[in-house]
Amino acid sequence: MVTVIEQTSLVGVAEGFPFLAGASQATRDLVTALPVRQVAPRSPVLHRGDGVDGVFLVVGGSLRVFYIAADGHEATLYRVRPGQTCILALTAAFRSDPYPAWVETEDEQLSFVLVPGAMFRELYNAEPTFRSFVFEVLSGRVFELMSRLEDLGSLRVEQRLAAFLLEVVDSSGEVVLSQARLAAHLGTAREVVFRALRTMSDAGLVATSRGRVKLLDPAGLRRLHQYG
Amino acid sequence: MVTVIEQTSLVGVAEGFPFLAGASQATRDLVTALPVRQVAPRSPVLHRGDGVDGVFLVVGGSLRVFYIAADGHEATLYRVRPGQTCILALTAAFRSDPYPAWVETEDEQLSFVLVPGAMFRELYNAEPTFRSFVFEVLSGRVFELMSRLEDLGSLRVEQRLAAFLLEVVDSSGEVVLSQARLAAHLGTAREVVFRALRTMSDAGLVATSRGRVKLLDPAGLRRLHQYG
DNA sequence: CATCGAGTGTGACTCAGGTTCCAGAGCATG
DNA sequence: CATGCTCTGGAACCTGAGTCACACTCGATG
Repeated sequence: MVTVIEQTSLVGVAEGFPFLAGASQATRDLVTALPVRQVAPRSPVLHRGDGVDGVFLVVGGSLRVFYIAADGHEATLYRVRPGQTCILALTAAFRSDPYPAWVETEDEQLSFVLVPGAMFRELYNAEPTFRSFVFEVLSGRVFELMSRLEDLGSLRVEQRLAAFLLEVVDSSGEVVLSQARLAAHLGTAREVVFRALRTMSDAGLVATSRGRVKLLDPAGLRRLHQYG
Repeated sequence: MVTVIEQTSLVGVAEGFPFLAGASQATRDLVTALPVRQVAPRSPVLHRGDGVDGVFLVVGGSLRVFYIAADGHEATLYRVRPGQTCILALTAAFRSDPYPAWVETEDEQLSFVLVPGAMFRELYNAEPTFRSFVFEVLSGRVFELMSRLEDLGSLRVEQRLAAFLLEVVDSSGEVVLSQARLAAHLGTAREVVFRALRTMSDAGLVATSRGRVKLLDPAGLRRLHQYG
């Protein structure tokens, strides 16, 4: 399931996970001793139904957790960024439930640390800062999923697209994703994304080119998301 | 925000929350000493934006966590049943975030214990069984929200209605909710619920009467949910 | 028993968005 | 430079579901 293409050692784990700063030396040693693993961009990490006894601490790159519907269309449930952890694997670690979604890396190379289930339980029970970290990640995910549910149930595709563009825009103000990829994130069809982008483009909010969307008016997009 | 209409003492908390059995005597005493509070059926408990420094342990009745969209329509995000806890208040207890949704009681009288934020933190840090409980509730909620998101994004209203009816059916095989209430749960319009019920009724899956839906063929409803 | 509110039953209309199909542009490859 | 893939642009169509308007029925209440 996890295609590890390379192993380096303790790079950036301590910096990426602030809870380690407040943890005991023993915990720090334990976690930083774990190998940092790498997965290539755009590669599968987990399939629905997979069992994983471990927790992913994402150091670099990002994960996309998504579903694939019966008719084949897919949609992103949430994304795991550096400093976060993959809740599902974590949950499966405690419950040994089957994994309810697919996970793949996004456009950057992923680097992560895999904390085995046993070690996770130990840390969760012994280390207050780790406990807080777990609580924050889990409850933050609940908040995030709730607001996604609300958006999905009450906003038009164009508004959800605006929100998504703002979420994934890079430092240069661009979103480097094809219309098809955007559609897969939103759970809609490519043609629908095209129409929404044309409307936005006509309104001067974005400029499109092959494989990318330049955000010309982020404030306007934010308004579009909130007030339609 | 919480309209407490009555206070009784330690009824059913120990039975409803198995984690207490494995907890220390001190913890058991602490929790069972908390008053069991009551709220009338169909009453508001929290408004969006409310701050609550505490956690609801639901002993009897149930809570409905929902949003209200800009156009006034509402939809249920999730429901909190006996033995569970209201995650949002719990999260707000740690983060002091504003509360992102509305909460109201459902058709039964609610009885619950309010664990103050400070006591929650103490228990979370000191009591392993409580920790597991919190983890289970939170991660279970994440699973639930993910599958709701998937259903909302890939199923027709009729399929989602079938799933909801199966979720809330009582022991006598009936769902005691008006079409308007069903619509509010699903985030759709009453007329749409009516049409879906007529289709189901024509197919012999349910029988409708004023204010209730009798499930004639639960297996058929399950098939409808899964395969359309 | 008259009245009123809440609930159901229904047709007609509108619209966002999904579907189908195709043209053409950009870009990498042998 | 020819081939082929990916991507964008776009028309035409279909459908699920939200909206509007209204009649009717049930049950509670004065």
